[in-house]
Amino acid sequence: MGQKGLTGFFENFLKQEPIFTNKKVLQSTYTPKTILHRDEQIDQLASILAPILRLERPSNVFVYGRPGSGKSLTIQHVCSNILRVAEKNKLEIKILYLNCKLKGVADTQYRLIANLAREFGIEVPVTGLPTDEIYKLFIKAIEKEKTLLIIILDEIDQLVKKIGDEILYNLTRINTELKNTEISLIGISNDLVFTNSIDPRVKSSLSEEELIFPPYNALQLQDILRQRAKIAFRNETIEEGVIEKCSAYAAREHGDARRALELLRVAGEISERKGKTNIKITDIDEAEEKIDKDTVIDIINTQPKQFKLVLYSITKIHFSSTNTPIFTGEIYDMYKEACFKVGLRPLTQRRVSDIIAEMDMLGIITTRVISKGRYGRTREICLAISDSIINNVSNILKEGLSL
DNA sequence: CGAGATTCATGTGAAGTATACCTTTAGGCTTAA
DNA sequence: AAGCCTAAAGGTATACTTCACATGAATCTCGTA
Repeated sequence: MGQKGLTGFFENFLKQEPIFTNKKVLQSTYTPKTILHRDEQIDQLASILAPILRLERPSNVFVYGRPGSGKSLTIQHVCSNILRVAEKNKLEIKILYLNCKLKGVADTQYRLIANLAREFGIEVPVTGLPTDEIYKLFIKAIEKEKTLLIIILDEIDQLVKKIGDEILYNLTRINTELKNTEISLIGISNDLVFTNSIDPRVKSSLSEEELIFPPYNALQLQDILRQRAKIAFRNETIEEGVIEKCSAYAAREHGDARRALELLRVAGEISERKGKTNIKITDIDEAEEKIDKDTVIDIINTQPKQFKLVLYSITKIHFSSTNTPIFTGEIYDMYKEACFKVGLRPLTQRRVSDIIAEMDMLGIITTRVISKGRYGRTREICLAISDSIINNVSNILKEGLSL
């Protein structure tokens, strides 16, 4: 569109019937008034946490469920209700939420505690203090306020996989050092067999209560989508079958409601951008690709240069020899070459091996350690994203690294 | 022909190193009495 | 002399390196049928 057309474009945009009436409803931060198909879990969680209103420490809870099965939503729902009642009755109750997956935020013991302390308004240095000093600061902070405290640790499986279960031990033990305040922990895990890998002592004290969130099935997903679509979109915007398709796609991915909603939202955005007034089934495919691309790009943008170089090397190898599995050695050679081009000192193979493992954790690639017998042992690596996205990503990386 | 032994390429754990940052402390400088 | 600032000392977390050992099936070796 030329410069002249710009005003016209905006005019048109304004005239055009908007597809969304309330887009927020489809965003993951939105909490609906009623949560569908989670009554059982809500009741359970509520009765576990209810004692806090009598100023008794509730049991620690461990929550399992695949991503997008409504864990965070349910917990938030219950907690905000508790807080509302607490406020009305002037009860000193605090609830902290922390997502452990965020790199550089809460991915080590130090950083996690530092973050909790920050919630209490203490300035904590990024590094430099001994970890137990941080603990002391944190304990002092919560003791000062004399409250009941619930700490919600989202995705702790990721954290424990990375740095071990010592932190959980410390947290469960922290109550013994407190006089005024009492702490309850709610651990959220995507990994169903996660507790197998932690110290049994920690396990028993952390999972005094357990809550399991089964994945939504396609029908339940449809209900959820309809509920929200009703608010989010103008009437008659959605073509027949769109909701069904969204939920089918998401059901395929272990009933991930978050994904279903995102699909719907992005599909809406896409058709809005195209200047259409309704959402077609074909928009969903486009939306799926866009979401995949965006998540990968998001991940990439938050990672350091070396990480990007490694990923770039993988994509390059992927295109030079399509559909054959990739091995660590190849990647490292390509990576070294890339480093040379950029003028960066290459990391050791040891470290690159760890970076590749991180990528696996992030879901960009899938790896499998295999033995090729006489020809050694290595990781077999496949990119977990579609070719067109890889191509796109590869170009972005290329540009970002000025290769 | 089959049971071990060997081999390769790299996984993986532990310990060491470099860097960035923190607090404490001691010394030097300034300032005000 | 008291107060303030600065730089050095001593300490820590984190990202990375170095070292050393572990892995596990294809291949080799060699004794036996």
